[in-house]
Amino acid sequence: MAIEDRYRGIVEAARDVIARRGYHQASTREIARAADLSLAGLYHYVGGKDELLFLVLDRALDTLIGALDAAQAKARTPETKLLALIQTHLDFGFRQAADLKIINRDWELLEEPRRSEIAAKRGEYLKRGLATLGDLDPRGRSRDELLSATNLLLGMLNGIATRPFLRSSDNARALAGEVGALFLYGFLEPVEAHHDA
Amino acid sequence: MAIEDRYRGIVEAARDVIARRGYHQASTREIARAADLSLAGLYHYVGGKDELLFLVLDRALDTLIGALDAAQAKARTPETKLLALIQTHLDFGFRQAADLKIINRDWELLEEPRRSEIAAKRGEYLKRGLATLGDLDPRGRSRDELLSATNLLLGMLNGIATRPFLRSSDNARALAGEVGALFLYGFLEPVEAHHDA
DNA sequence: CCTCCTACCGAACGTGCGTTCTGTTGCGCG
DNA sequence: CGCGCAACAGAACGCACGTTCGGTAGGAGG
Repeated sequence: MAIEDRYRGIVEAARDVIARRGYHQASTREIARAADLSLAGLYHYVGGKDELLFLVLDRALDTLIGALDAAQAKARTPETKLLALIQTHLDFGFRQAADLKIINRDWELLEEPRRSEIAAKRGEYLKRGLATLGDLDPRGRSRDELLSATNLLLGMLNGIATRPFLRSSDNARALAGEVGALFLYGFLEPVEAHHDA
Repeated sequence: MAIEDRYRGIVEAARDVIARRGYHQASTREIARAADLSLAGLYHYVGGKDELLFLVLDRALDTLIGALDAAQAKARTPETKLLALIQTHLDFGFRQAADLKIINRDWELLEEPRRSEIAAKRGEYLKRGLATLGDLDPRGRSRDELLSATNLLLGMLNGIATRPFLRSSDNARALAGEVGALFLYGFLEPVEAHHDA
């Protein structure tokens, strides 16, 4: 059990340093220091810097996808499934800001073949968004249209999740309602008299 | 005149290399090579790497803001002003993909005081978006609400402009219409029977 | 013709990086 | 007790980077 704690500490140290400095500015020396290890000690546990980035991304995406599945499992209607996605994403952006930053900014810096593995996991998340919007679609949008709509939605979410807009978990929840309304009904919708539970 | 061409070539070389590799991976040696200069020759024109990034960002933001102003000058209604913004942004994302990538990804890596100067120019662009949405707002949204809506919109735009969604300038124009409709009327709007000129 | 000055270039300097080599300690197990 | 292996650490290696230094060619001005 202690050894898994060691690994967890290392991954968390890597996450913090990489999020703060960016992958290429984050030195293995600083990560080792943050993990309370010597540089050589760090290399006892991981094979190199690239693997550190991979471990961070892998863990973060698992957490994000797991949270999304858990939140959507309770939802009954397509609307609440969308709201669950938005809420989960924004909440993740608030609580795991470092992870989200790395997911959006640094994942392309991975070397193959780890990059493909992470790309697949990112695709999993995108697929969930696509399915959620597909269930919601009133007219028969093509797969390409749904895909750009999904990217639009995720772009919106990352746009506010990355910047310092989220100030608390409650704030994130409230914002999720606004974002959902805007996405579903548009900016011009005059009042917020929607039909919801 | 030849010397301005030299500078332009240097800035364009820096833009291409930085966009492709990312700022910290882009070496001054590679930029010099792309600009047909020796490393020391490059340093004859610019003071350092940070200044190269600044020159790229400064030029790119001037171009973007100039294009936005030109496009919005012809617009008469708030709706067409918004459409002009969306179209300009997506077109910029297609035609100056390298510039947009650097604007969104690398600007924070600038050192002070150049960082503040670029931040101000970015603020100028955001301000235009804020004003455009303010003119359009049907209910009385607060400045904070308008600001998050602006960030939502720009996040959407960057979400598709950064990824390889734009395949041609015409494609960008068509996509702009879809994005505008989605932002104004929402994802649930059943048909695209909008009232427009 | 000599003198500047601009526009460069080759080579080097110092630094920080990722990684590796060579241990050393201490604990479980026979 | 002693053997071996896991868990580290100190120091170094080699490389790539940003930057600088010392120089040179060539054209303009007197």
